[in-house]
Amino acid sequence: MSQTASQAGDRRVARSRAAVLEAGVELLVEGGPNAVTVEAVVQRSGVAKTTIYRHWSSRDDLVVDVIGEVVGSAPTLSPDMAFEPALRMLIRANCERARDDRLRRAFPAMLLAKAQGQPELDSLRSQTDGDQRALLEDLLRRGIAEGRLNPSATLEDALLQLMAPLIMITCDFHDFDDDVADRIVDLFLASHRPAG
Amino acid sequence: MSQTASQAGDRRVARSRAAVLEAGVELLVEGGPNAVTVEAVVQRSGVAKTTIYRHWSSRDDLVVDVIGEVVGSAPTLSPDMAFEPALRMLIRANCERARDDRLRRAFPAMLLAKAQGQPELDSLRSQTDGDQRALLEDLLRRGIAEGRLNPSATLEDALLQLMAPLIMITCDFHDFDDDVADRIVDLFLASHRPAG
DNA sequence: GATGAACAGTACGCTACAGTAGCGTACTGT
DNA sequence: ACAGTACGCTACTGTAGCGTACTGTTCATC
Repeated sequence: MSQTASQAGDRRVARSRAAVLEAGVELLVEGGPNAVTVEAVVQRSGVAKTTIYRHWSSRDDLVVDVIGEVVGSAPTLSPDMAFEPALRMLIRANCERARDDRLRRAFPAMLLAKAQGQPELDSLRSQTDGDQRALLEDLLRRGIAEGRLNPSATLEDALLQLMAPLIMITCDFHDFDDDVADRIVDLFLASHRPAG
Repeated sequence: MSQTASQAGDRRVARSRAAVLEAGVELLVEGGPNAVTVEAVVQRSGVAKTTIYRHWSSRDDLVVDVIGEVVGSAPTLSPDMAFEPALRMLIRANCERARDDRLRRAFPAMLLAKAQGQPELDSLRSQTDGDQRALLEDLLRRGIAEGRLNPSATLEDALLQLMAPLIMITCDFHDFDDDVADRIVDLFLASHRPAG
């Protein structure tokens, strides 16, 4: 959300931005969104306050970018794989991601932002969310086409059985085994085994 | 967390506590945990600040009680019911609870508290969490004994397939149908249908 | 080498909020 | 009726944090 960019490639700009975001992420992970104060970022990053306000219009603006830095982009999958390996790979990747401490710390902040209707963060969330949903829909079709899934399987089922466990893992309510990803897929497949 | 209670039942005490907690819950729901400031509670409840500090030792102490007020107690089930109706009733009750806006708003606050290691709130959460887990274990045993569940079904499976969807609903990521509770149970039963 | 942008550092004003002290009033249980 | 205490009110201190102004320095580019 840089506001002025007259000189396209000034290495100092990139360096300042990176230092600020890195410090912001550290503070977010250590102490939650409230810990990401401008002055704490100043101290940790060594970047001056005035410089921060040259790149971000307000603290909220900065926090949005910090969380965006953590959330990053969700896993994708290559379109030429068969249904089951693709599904396993997707859930495994998402599981690994859900175990990342940085994401775990940022998650409540995102929920809060959503609940309080902060549009920037919510759009970020809903975008990656929509991406994952599209992936699942595609996978469902392929699974049904390959005869590995009962045609009655719906997107809602996939959300309940595949995405919900990932959210639970992100929330860190329980120490699941390392092979939980495969277990999630096994249970999903068992629910939707084709008749006959 | 009242500190003095020489006179067991003074109506004034109960009234003040109730007014403060009610205002606190409203503020929590409207604006998240940060909105629960002592002065906002003073304005909304009409209770004087000094009175609040007579009952709670600090703002954090108050916020813990406010969240506890929202979280309340989780659903239980009568021990004389058969497996499947009991399971359906439990999940239905938890679904209804997960749709409550008050809980939805308090949920990120609880996650935050857990992530930042606030012991009071986390113990509150882990207690209700443990209760639910014990219920599930009991239900699993009954389901297996009644021949409705494959004996290979584990508590982890139940957490992944029954609790995770409830958490997802609480997080409000998707508008599920009203009959989602039964769908959750159906999918779980389909996964663990006994062989033969 | 000169110009302008990005930068560090400091100081400052402002607001919101936590928490305390003292005093007088109104209520409660006995 | 009366002692005890819960309460409301006002005023106050102290602090954390946001955002800005100002000064001087370093860097990139022409």
